[in-house]
Amino acid sequence: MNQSNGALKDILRKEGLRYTNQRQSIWDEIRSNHDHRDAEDIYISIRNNGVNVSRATVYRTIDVLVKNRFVRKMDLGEGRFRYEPRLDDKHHDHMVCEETGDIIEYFNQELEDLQEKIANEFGYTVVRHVHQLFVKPLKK
Amino acid sequence: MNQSNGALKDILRKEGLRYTNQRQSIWDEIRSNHDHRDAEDIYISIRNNGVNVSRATVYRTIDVLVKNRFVRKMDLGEGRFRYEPRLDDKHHDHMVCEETGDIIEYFNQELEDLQEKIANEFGYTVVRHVHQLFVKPLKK
DNA sequence: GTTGTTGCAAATACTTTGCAACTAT
DNA sequence: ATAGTTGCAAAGTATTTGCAACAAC
Repeated sequence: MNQSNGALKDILRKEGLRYTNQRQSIWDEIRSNHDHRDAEDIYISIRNNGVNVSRATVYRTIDVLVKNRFVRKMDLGEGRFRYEPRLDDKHHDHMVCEETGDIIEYFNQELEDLQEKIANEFGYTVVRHVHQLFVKPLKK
Repeated sequence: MNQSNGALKDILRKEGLRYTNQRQSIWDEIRSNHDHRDAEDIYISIRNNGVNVSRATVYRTIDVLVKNRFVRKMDLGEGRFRYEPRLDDKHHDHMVCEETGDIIEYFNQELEDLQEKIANEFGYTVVRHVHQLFVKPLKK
């Protein structure tokens, strides 16, 4: 239950960091929707809510949230990172529609198992993986 | 056989571009080894060979090579791109050992099929994909 | 009161671009 | 001759960092 409101204070304490309005606002903003937004989007949204933060603080706070698994940082090859809240912390990968930009989340156990099997064949075990499908709609 | 020497002239002609020493040197350098190097590595190697090129020309030429499938551009989440020659143009994905930095190439048809199946389930077909395994050695 | 945090602006890292000099055709 | 190419330096983009003012404890 790392996503409850009070939990932010817990990780800050654990990290020896102070609880501040900026940190709460940033986590609140990221939590507030499940989109896959970049740092600038998040920064702008917070400011539009009338809260004053700087980009520097957004980046610094996101680092803490990522480290503590409150937020997932992803790289879709766009030259910047996107972030999503890990509200239930269920692993999933992403499918990006190249026509609409829609991002679909999926999870497939068979795929997870197959990845491990492939790594094993080369004498390794998987620590983490990146799996992204860039897709287009099937014609009906 | 897009990798033969003369083929560079062909794609340049096709693109309406001129054949220059710089372009040849850059393609030669990338072709010369199968490493997964970044633009700076490639630039430095060419200069160490005594050929004068600029970074700008390296980047501009790589774009043409990528567009014409002579070179594959990949993003391992390091904040810069790496490039590899597509000498036989066989598709493969990459496994990166987090302990040694080694990059292993692999191909698994089952994985390819499974990806398409997953996309189909959501009403899509796969245009391209990114699959990267970050691994560590299995204990013996 | 002390120590960590913030915002700003400057720095960084990689890549792209404008432009005048240069070169392939 | 002329139109494309090059190298340089400046600009661009996303992110990080130094530091003085400020806020949490």
